[in-house]
Formats: sequence, structure tokens, C-alpha cells
Amino acid sequence: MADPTPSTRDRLIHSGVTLFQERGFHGTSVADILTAAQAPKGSLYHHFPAGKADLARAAAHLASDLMLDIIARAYDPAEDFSGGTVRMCEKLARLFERQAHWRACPVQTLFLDGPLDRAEGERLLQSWIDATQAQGLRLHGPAPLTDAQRIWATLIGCWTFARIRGDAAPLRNMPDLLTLGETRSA
Amino acid sequence: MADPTPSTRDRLIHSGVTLFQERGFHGTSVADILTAAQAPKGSLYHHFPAGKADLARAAAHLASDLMLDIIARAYDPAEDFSGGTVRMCEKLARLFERQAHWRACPVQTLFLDGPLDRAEGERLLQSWIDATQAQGLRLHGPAPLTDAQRIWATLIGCWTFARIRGDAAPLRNMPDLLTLGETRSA
DNA sequence: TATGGTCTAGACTGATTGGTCCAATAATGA
DNA sequence: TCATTATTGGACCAATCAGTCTAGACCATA
Repeated sequence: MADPTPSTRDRLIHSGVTLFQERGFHGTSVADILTAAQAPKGSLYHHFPAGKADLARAAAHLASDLMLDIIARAYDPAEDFSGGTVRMCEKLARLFERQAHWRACPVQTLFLDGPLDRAEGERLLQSWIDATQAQGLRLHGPAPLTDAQRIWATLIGCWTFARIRGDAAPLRNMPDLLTLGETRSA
Repeated sequence: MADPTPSTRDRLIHSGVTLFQERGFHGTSVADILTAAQAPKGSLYHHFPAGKADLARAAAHLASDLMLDIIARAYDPAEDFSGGTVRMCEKLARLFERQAHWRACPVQTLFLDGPLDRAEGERLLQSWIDATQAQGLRLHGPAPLTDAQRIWATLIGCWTFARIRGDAAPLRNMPDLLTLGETRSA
């Protein structure tokens, strides 16, 4: 599955995703990345002329693509929309438990703490919502657009909750939060 | 209302809250804080012997206290629990629109990106949930404990959403998200 | 007015930062 | 084979980092 001999450029991006997602842009040094990627400085500035900022942008886009993959693999085999949502949360909870950098939501560490301008980060997050909405349409969910927005707002909150509690449970149980005992009076 | 002649120590903490909450611990330099607080280096290390980390801890605790204040002022005059929740979101939305550092949720920038250990950050967030739950009990909300948890998980997600969209609307409309068209099958 | 503790002021330091540069090497195509 | 380009390796640099140190200002109380 994994590339047996990844190129230096790929190792750099991969290390960038791992470290930036875990510690944020300002919490990660170029030296950290070079050590993790086993690459010399010259290679970084050859492949990413603008250096750390360039790499962080590439890492953010790769992380976004990975999330689109997770969305697809969660909903594709699902029988209904809510079942897909449960599958997605379970997948993210497993990643949370297995890999340190998945303890942080990429939106926080990759999109908001780095060289991406706000609009670019918004576009990446929107692509996740769009993908989720498309799955909602395909699976005849009740209100695909608003539900996709609700799912991601709630999911990001639960992810933060899970991180500060050091426990994947809030992430795993996120679907339970999509209803509430109390309804706001219109 | 505001102290007319705040002490150097108070100016340092206040600048710490502002800058750390806006840019995070690693994105803020000691020099930035000293400039904002109009204080010399000697004063910082006199009042906070461990320097930046000490100040960040104090800032996180102050920010947490400010949030407890906001919770109290939102729910105290409310007639019912959901009304108080709406008031709280409106207050946070106004702050979001008026002051740059309120664009970021303190949980993200103060509790998770800094010298606080995870457990201490969890304790601070828990104090917000406890305060909200107490208001739920007082106002006879339907399920104070679980609703307080739901409110904060959803609120943090909406806050992140608002930040990346550059618009307070998701924060202001958060109460609408507490119900969802679709209910997960038990 | 003396005295002693608190606080301010900022020069200074060593480590680390992100980034530049160029020689050496590997890969590519004529 | 040779020439050209792509890539690597790492020494080097200026800027910035957090933190130390000490001289003196300030402010109580005696």
C-alpha cells in the first residue's frame, strides 16, 4: 500500500503532514522536518523554493485529500447517510488512537495555524462539506446540505473535545450529539 | 469599568491573553508581549520567573475566568435554558466581530497550543461545562449534564467554523444546530 | 532622612531559527 | 560517450529567540 521507495519530495510532504498536524506550523521547525524526512536542507529548498511555508501549504492540501479519502471510504459502503456518518467517526477515532498526529483536527493545526490564507483554508474545509453533502444526496439523507454542515461543525467540536480529554470517545460518539433533548423555540 | 492604571503585571497578563489567544503560544514571541504591554524584560521575569510559559499559564486561567463570566452573564438573566444559550452565542459572536483575539476559541490557542498539560486544559474546559450544567439545573433544562456537554462540543466546532469563514454567523446560529433533521437509529 | 525590599530598565548572551549558497553527485537525453 | 539538467549534501549566515544579569529607580516604613 505504502510506496516502498518514496521520493525525497514525498518524504518531505509526508513528514510535513505528520509534524504540522501534530504540533502546528509555529510549533514545528524546519530542522524537525528534515530529521523526520531524512533529507538535507538543499532538497527542501529545491522542491519547495519558499521553504517552510511552501511545504506547509502542500501538507495542508495533502491532508485535505486524505480526509476526502476517509469520507469516501466511510460513506461508499454505507446503507444510509447516518450509517456512513457513524463509520466516518469510527475511522477517525481509530486514527486518533493509533497515530499522534490524528489527535489534532487538521483544520486547527494545518489550516488555521500556518501560511494558508483564511479563504484557502475555508475552501479546503468546504470541499469536505461538499463531499459529505454529495454522499447525503446519494444516500437520500433528509437534508444533505444543512446536515453536512452540521456534521462538520459538530465533528470538529468533538475532535477538539477528544484531544483535550485524551480520549477518542467524544469523536466516536459524535453521531449521538446530532440530536438534543431540547429544541430551540423558533 | 477597566482599571485606569493597571499594574505592569496586569498589563503583561492582559497582553498575554490577547496575543496568545489570537496567535497561539508558539506564534507569539516574548518581544511581542513586552511591546504590547509596554513593559521591560526585567518586569516579565520578575513577575513570572519561568518566563513565557508562566505567563501563558496565567493567561489561560484568566481567559477561562473571563469565559465563566460570559456564561454567568448570559444565563443569569435568561428565562429558560435555551434562551440563555442563545444569549451566550450572541455575546461570543459580538466579541468575535469586535476583537481580533476572540476570533479564536481559547481552547485551541490557549489550552492546546502551549505549556498547559492536557489535564489542566481539560480541567478549565470542564469548569465551563460545570457552570453551564449548573445553569441548566437552575433553569430546569431538559438534561443539564448531557446538554452542557453538547452545547460546548457544538459551540467549539461552530467557533472554528466561524473563524475559518471569517464570519460570526455560525457562532450566532449555533443553537439551531442542536437539533438535526436526521436521528441516528439506536 | 535613612534603610531595605520591590520593581523597572535594558544591555547582553548563547542557542536556535529559517534561509542562502555552491560544490559534488546522480539522472537524463543526444 | 558526453553534455545538460535535476538533485543532494551541508557549510554558512543574519535575524530572532527566550532567558540572564546587574544597576538603579521607586516606595514603603522606621
